Amino acid sequence: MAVTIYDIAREANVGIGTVSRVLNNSPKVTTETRDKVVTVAKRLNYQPHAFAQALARKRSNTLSAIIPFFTNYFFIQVLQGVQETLAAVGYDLIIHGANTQEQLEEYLVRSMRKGRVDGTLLFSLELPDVFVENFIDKKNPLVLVDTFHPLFDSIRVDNVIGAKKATEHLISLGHTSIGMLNANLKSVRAKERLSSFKETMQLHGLDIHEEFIFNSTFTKNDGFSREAGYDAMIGLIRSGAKLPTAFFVSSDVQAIGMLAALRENQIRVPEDIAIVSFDDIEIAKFFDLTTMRQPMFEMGEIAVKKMLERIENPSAPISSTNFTPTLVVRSSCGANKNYIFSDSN
Amino acid sequence: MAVTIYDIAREANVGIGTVSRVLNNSPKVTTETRDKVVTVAKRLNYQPHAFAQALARKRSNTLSAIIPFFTNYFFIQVLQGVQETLAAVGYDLIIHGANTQEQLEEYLVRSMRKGRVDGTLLFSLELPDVFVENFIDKKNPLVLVDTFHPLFDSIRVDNVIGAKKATEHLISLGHTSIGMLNANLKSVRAKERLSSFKETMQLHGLDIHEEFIFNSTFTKNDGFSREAGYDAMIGLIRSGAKLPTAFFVSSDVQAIGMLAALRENQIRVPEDIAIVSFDDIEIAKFFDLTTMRQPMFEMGEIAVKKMLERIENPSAPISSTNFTPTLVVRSSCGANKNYIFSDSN
DNA sequence: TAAGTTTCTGAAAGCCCTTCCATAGAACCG
DNA sequence: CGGTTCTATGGAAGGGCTTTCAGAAACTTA
Repeated sequence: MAVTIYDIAREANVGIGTVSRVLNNSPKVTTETRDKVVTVAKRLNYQPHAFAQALARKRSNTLSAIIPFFTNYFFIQVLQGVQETLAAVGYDLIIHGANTQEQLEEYLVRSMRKGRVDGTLLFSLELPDVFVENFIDKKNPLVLVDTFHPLFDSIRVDNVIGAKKATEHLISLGHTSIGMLNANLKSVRAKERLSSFKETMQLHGLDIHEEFIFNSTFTKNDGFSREAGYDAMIGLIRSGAKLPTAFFVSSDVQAIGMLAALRENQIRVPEDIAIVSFDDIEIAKFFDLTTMRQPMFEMGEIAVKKMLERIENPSAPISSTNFTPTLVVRSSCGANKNYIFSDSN
Repeated sequence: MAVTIYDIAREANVGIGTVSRVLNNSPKVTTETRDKVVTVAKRLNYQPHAFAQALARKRSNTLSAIIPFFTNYFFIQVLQGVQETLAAVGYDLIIHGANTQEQLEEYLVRSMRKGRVDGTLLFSLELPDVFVENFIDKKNPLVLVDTFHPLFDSIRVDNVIGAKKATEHLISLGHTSIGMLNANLKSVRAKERLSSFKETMQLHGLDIHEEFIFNSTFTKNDGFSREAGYDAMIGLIRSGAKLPTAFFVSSDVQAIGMLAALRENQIRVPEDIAIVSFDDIEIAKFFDLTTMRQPMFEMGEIAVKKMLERIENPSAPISSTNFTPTLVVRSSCGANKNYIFSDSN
């Protein structure tokens, strides 16, 4: 029914081995035979059967990506880096959106099915202990992005330096009363950003007002959400407390929610409250947020490259790379009085 | 090396056929034998080899999705519907981000490789003629989302009704001088929205001011971009012309760009200019945009269901379904004076 | 109890490819 | 020109599974 190499072999009067060699550009075929085979293959509109190839080659040229919170802008951009890099080398990408622990585990199991994928990329989710051994035993390449485990390759953003830079930027603008609007401490990112914020404040001899530090109790997206930011800010305003003059916010989406709360209460940004957030997701510029940029596209790119190296050389030493986020100054911090809305940012 | 059904068969003292039957829940196996096999399979931590299964079953349980402009919020949400529906039935999804015509064609070719995928989902891109025949010949299921071809199943949003509803909403608020900020007419969506806008204006006996109709010349994303909206609005303001009191904008992202341009020029929304846009992407609510909601998640869901039906029954009649967008009233249109920022929208 | 059914099982065939091995023939060498 | 080396080639084996087929075993029935 579908045309196979046997059909080509018959029509071209050669053996299937020769057809296969031609199709795989093996050098040991005469030009004459090659032409004959190529011609027939074209005429029959031959398409190789991907699974048969994968089975014979023991290679699927496919990766899977397990990603939490599918609509999250951070992941979308990392994913883009992954996709483009993969496309360039002819790999396919299977996407798994994991919103719960069960889903995560199911997808991990699926990714370990022999042969299905050559490797899996895990984003921002902690690798359950049970799987550690499993992945290692089965020699199933695993690369972690925005999460960490000593036994696997990983790519992360340096939250400590990022939070430090953000805080110091506010300090450099003269702020002394600085709060932090944080995500849920369940998340490692939130934890690291908070402790670095505190250290930086101390380093500069500034008081840490515990009442101005909000760790979200939201569990959805670990509190990295607009709602979390909105709620935290509304709560603070309602409390009637005197507000700090600046906030370090643990993500752009939270800052966006916070912005809405402030607007509703006629509190101006940056005049009354200056804000520096984290991520630089695409829409951060829509809101003129000063924020710590994570090189998302590049992270995806590097993740794929690491994976391909790992597949080539399974016993290479494990590597962990940290990206340093960079400060992107827009108008929410008050540094840039003449900020003009523009696309170059 | 990896454990196969042969290993299980040996250990359990049964034939491979029996192992396969147990693993596939075939009814004709005694409970006793079944238990024996299951026990051994568990003990050996057996994982079926996906490709070998696919090869034997002539089914891959995998779909591919070809999607333009990877970061576009519309697609992200449709994709989520696709992903979740697919996950529920144990299918995998391969993602192809096509930004150019060449990429589109390459991915279409790849999707047609025998066996690779059971079907492909094409989003918002016109199917090149060459492929029409090809897909039909090879009986390779293809479902179109947000695009159309008479020979394939498709799912679309009714742009005509959507634009009509949007325009009539502005009219109902008393506006008589209404402009349209449109995307590039190259795109079918832009074309349909424009002509429906015009018809609706005429229907209500209102003048169409051609000078207030802007068709973007941007090619990136066919002008469905923030930049396109920003540029168009800035251009109009600079021209010094008297502005209409309301605009129908062909997408949320354009409206967001337009909003920035207006803000820079101290033009208030909705007081000076009312806006109704199209899409209701997730961030539309961040900007309080009144907009036409497309049921994106559902579109993804239905697309998958159609695909699965098509796979089951390749000769079923071709179906084309149209979703009617619904008006979501927020504050940009001026209808809702007491609009409170809230998550229920 | 013999014949006829039904149920379960093992093994072979088949899915389509890559790769290894053996061989035929060409090319080379002294 | 016989013997050796090399190259191109055909075909079998193998990858791991599903499914068909035939036979064995268990069960009915008269």
